[in-house]
Amino acid sequence: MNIGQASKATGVTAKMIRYYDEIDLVRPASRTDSNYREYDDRQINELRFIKRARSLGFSMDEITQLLSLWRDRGRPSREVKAIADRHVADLDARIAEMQAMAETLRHLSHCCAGDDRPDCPILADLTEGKEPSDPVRRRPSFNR
Amino acid sequence: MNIGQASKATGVTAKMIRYYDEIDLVRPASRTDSNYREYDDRQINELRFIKRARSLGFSMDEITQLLSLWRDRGRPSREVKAIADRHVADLDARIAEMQAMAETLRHLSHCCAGDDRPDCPILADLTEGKEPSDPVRRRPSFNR
DNA sequence: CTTGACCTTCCTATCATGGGAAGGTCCATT
DNA sequence: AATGGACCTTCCCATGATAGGAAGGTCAAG
Repeated sequence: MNIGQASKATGVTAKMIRYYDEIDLVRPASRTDSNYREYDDRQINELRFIKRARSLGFSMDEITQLLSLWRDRGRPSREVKAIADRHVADLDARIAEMQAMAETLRHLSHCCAGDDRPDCPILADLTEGKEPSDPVRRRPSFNR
Repeated sequence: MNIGQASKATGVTAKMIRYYDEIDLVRPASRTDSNYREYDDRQINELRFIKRARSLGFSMDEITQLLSLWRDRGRPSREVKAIADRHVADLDARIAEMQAMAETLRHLSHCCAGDDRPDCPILADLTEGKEPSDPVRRRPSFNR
């Protein structure tokens, strides 16, 4: 299986498959004489694994750990669970943060006439340099 | 007021103040003879405005729009409200996405013994290349 | 006049992702 | 066998908001 077929089989773009190779996350099973990457079932499954993990919001770093546990037949499920639980806590924290933002804005928007006049509680709020509860902080690997 | 004082007054790092200058978001009121940036109350308020807007999760793009409305005394509050409402919808969508991830993981984790044995429903789920409901997609400007 | 704290510009990196160029390879159809 | 198109390779560049650091100029207090 070359990279195009692997891409079709997993839904991971060829670009990303090359990237995973580059960062040593998933290396091709071999190279053909003409230097084409060759993937077999093992790698295909790993790519699917990554795709699914990514869709659950795991960071690349967490995925690296998960993948190494997945490869280790003797892993203790405790370790996997720990990663997942940490990730859930992380998600929950970010959800709460965004909910707070949304609530604040809903309130401000509710108080805004939304007509032709310039008076606007939303701008008023932004203008009073109130300190936000916390500086906004988001995880490195959860971008884009 | 030079950049260091502006930074102290607003909580925005000098680095970022220079960046906002560079991208024409907030330019210094003037430059001293020795080329130091000088800020006055106007810019200080704008920097506070940006900080607060950022803490509410607005993208730089939205902030650009909000700032231009804020500068426009005759703006219709309708436009401000529209931006805020769009942003709230956006937040809600991302919240829902993350909640779905968290729910899925909570379920899987709940089913995982978390002991010394290797069997793990979390890894099992990642292994079955189930397609995720939607490819994960996040907004450009909401990074880090 | 020196020292240290500040300012300036310029360059580098992040991280996952994609776009594109230049050039090699494979296969099916003339 | 030659051609053409679809594929592969590597390499470079960009993103967005943010930070780190180097090299050099400026200011104010001692």
